[in-house]
Amino acid sequence: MKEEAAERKEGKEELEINCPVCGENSVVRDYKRNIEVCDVCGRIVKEDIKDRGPEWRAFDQEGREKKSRAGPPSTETIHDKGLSTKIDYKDRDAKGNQLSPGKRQKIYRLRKWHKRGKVTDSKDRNLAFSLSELNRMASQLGLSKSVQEIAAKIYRKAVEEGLIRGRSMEGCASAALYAACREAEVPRTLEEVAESSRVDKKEISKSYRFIIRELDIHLPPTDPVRYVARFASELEISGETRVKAMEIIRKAQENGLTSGKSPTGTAAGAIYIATLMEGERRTQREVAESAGVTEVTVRNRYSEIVEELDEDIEA
DNA sequence: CGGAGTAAAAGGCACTT
DNA sequence: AAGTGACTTTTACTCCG
Repeated sequence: MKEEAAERKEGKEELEINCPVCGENSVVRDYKRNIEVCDVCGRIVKEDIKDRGPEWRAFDQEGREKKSRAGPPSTETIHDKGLSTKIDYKDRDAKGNQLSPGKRQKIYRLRKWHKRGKVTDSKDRNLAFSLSELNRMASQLGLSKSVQEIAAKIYRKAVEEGLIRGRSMEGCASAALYAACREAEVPRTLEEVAESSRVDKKEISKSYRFIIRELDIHLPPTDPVRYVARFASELEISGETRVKAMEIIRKAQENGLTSGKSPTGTAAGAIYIATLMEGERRTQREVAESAGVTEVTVRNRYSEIVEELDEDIEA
């Protein structure tokens, strides 16, 4: 337990406020190889690669099973926060010695009932279900544990405040995850979240709005720069071009071209321009598709930016 | 085909009753 | 909770090289 917490803490380095492109504040946010984002004025803001765990993939579908097997895969996002006493699986005593077979039997029984005792009331069951759902979605979206943690925290809070009454648990779980992505600046669009959820977009956004309002969570609009890495990698675009795209976005922001516009659209437009400038051309169609917007939107952002900044962005 | 552009429909958001 | 209005994005289509 204790080691876990310490480990997590150390894997998570410094998440001071953003430095779009080699801005100022070092934003080294590196969770144990899993997700690496923007370093000390250095290079690209790179995003997570899929969670490499065959563990949870294995038990996707069975929605109710997992209550009875609360052990291995999730470290901390467990309904009781993993804070309740837990009898671990190592079959060792406090000094780390192997237990005798007889003792093991005993411990086994203890574990069994211990677990059973934990998930009794409905609140906990609610949490257990939702958190495993959260887990499922998060890994499907290639999100790091830490995002999942945040999502779990939000969800838990929502439960405490009784905000999910009369609302679908899955919708709220999805909403919490979406919020967590934004909080962690590892954005996923509502569509993307919706795809991994069993609930539709509308439901999620309703729950989302409700939850953030009630919990008084204030999330600034997503920074388009945060999308660059992901979209660009889908388009197989070089690092230089990515950096270029981020610069363009920053300039566009300085000139007030981005407020009120969808961040994905802005990112798409900037990426398109960057590919032209760096001779790595992609069609509007391709860019639009990777960003999940239409070509028209790409064009609009593109022409807006070019018009306003054209000679400003050479070199 | 890729790009530029446009009008009209649709969607999302902030405010209002 | 539905209505309104300003605004962005999408849909669907045309025209150009």
